[in-house]
Amino acid sequence: MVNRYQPQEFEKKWAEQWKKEKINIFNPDSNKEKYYVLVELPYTSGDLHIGHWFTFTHPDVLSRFKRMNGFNVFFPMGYDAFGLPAENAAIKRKIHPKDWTMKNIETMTKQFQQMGTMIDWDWMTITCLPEYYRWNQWIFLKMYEKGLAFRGKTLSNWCPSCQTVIANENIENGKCWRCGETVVQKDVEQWFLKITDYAEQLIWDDKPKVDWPTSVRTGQNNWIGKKSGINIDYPVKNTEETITCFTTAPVNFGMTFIVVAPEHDLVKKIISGEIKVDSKCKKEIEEYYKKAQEKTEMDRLMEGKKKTGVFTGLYATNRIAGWDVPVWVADFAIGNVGTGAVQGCPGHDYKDFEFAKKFNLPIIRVVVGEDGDQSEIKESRQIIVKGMKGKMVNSKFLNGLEFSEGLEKTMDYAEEKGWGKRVFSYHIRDWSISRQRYWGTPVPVIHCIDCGIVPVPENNLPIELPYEVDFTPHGKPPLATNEKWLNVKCPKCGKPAKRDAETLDTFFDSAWYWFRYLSPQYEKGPFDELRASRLTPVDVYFGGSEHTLGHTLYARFFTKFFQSLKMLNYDEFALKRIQHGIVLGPDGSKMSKSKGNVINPDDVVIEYGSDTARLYLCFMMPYEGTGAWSTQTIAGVNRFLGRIWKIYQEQYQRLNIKDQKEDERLIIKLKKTIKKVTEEISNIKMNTSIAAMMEFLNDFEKSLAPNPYSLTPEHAKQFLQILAPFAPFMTEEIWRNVFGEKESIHLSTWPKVEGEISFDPP
RNA sequence: GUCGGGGUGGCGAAAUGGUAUACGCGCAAGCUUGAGGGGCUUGUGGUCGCAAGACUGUGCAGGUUCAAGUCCUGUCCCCGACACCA
Repeated sequence: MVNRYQPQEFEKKWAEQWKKEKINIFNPDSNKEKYYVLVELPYTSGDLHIGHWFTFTHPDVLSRFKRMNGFNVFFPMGYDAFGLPAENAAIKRKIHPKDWTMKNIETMTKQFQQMGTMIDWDWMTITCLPEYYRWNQWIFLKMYEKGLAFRGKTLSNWCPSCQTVIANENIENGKCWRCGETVVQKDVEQWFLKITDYAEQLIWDDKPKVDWPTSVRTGQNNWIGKKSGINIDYPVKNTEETITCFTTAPVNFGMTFIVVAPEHDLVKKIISGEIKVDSKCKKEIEEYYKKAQEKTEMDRLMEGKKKTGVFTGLYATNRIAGWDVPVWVADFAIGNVGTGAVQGCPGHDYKDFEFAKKFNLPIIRVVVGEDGDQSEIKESRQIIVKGMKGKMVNSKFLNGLEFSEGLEKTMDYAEEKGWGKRVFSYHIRDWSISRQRYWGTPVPVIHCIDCGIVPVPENNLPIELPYEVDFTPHGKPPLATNEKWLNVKCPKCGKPAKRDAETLDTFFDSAWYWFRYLSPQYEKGPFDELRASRLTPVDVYFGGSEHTLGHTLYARFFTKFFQSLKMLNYDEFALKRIQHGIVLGPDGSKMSKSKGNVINPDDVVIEYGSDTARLYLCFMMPYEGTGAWSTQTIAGVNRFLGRIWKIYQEQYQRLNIKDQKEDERLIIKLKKTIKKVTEEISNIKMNTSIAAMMEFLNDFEKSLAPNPYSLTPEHAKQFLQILAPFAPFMTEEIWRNVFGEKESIHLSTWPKVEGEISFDPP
């Protein structure tokens, strides 16, 4: 009688035993080749859900596989522990954010350990502890020293619910990425990082030296938004003024007006009276300006694409085409996009067309080639000009050229004449890092009335976050409520001064954490540079696609900054990036408590055990995929493990039988399977690895009917080994208790298949 | 609108240009069992046929090739990101 597969009987036992045997201890000084597997550090929300298991299982399988292949695998773990949710939860439940966070870390760690990962928890790094954030402060000061951290007053994205500024990258559809509140514009003085200085370096070229998905590379490039174009100057008649318009496509022969944003200098000068305009126009402009000021950027968008605007009474000269155009103020032009002024070419641009239509401005469509042959127009959209006054010009200037060629020629011509200057424009803006909240890294500067901004001397770090503050939101930064902490002496002149009461964006924390993993207790710098030179870059970085424009971009920025400080000798921190999808609820929609479709890993472990959960998460879909949890498929995967269990219990408990002949075909099949699984795990295709093993099991079972010893124990052990990264508990149980091995299967050597496998088993 | 990724059985999904649908789920029939929502065996793209088999088949329309799910051109649809960006 063979006992059934009951993982609950041995999974706990092995977790304990592995701890005792220290099989998962990472040795940084090993002379084996390094392999660094990194997963984005989870936020300390407190509840570990099945998504975490999904995210971590594939990397764990890869790590175990690499270890069995002789690599010194570093698979560390940490927590992203600062941030608003902790503070909000604390306000709601009247617990201190620190206590809330530390308690969550404890629970989550316990749950994580059930997964049976090979993570060595001794390297755990927690971002809210002074030994970590002290180095945030150190990095900040270095950036300040290099002019990369600066204080600026600008119109910023403000979340009224979080009472803090947030970065562009963290706005989703005009809403705060964390709380979902509509973001408004507010003039705030705050700290920025000059990521724009690194814009060029952050652009991906066509054949990058690291293996990152195209979606990330093009996404980041679009976000950086480098565009080649020209700033063309338009002298405003009867004034000393010039309006400069940026354009990537100077269709000046179709240009019939100019629009300036309400924030444009020209508008300010008109209102101040510096530029004289018709009094009726002036009045309208003043009103329009006032209205625009009341609107947030979001309001402007919300009002849809309804074009509004007022005429200034001024005209500017379009020197390229040789005519004058009226100048309008309209809020579809945005102050900080381009030059804040748009040249209106309604025959070629849909927004310009709408505007021209509404205010009855002429619409000219430029055509190239013979007599306005429409078929020659390649670059522009078709626009209906029916019923509008307008015309088509067959541009002498562009005649006989491809449209894009003609635009190039226009730019050269304008530049030659001194009417414009070729420039590159970028979409990326400087990264706002100030947060008017409590639970974050204090900005290490002191504000002195006499000396201004004084950086905290390096040996005074860390500036510890005080425990006692009033962190309920009331418009004033919470840190400013602790007077004792706030008031200090100026390090320069010794007079009374105040600390900066803001904290750093948590994306700052996560922009370099994988370096800290290398030496979490290191005292001489943010990380041990010698160790970094040996153990980094990261070989594979696993994470979510939501970090394409935020986290991974910042992380690349910081890496390049460290390189500039000569702390590193490379500029891309991860050789490969893989982004996971989402495990949906059994009903096919996103898991949420309110829908009641949440799969709790603890329940799955009770029902099927960790191995089945791991195997299922690897088998259900590719890592990049998004799909629903299936209670039926997981049962099928459980059956697969049960069948293996049964065979090994039945066949290999009695090892004394000789005179049996191995099944040649099965051995070839085994070799093929080993080869396939080896390749598939290397490519992080866990679903097809498992499929290959299932195929083998089918053949194995069939072969047993005529020949109960179709595989020798040696070969049977090989199959167990290739299954081990997926099902670490069951394979260990069989390895040791059926085959009587003394050392863990996870420290055994991955079976090698030499040469070609010629024979095709039927 | 722009940019990225995709459309393959009832479902999740496989296929270095070379037998399309591996593997799993589901379903059907049979066996096992005191019983079974358990275990095992077989079958399972569609149409026609008792059958052997024939035809057809990877969103749609063309093309390249001895050979196309895969390469090329056009087109439709879905998902994701960005977006009054000039």
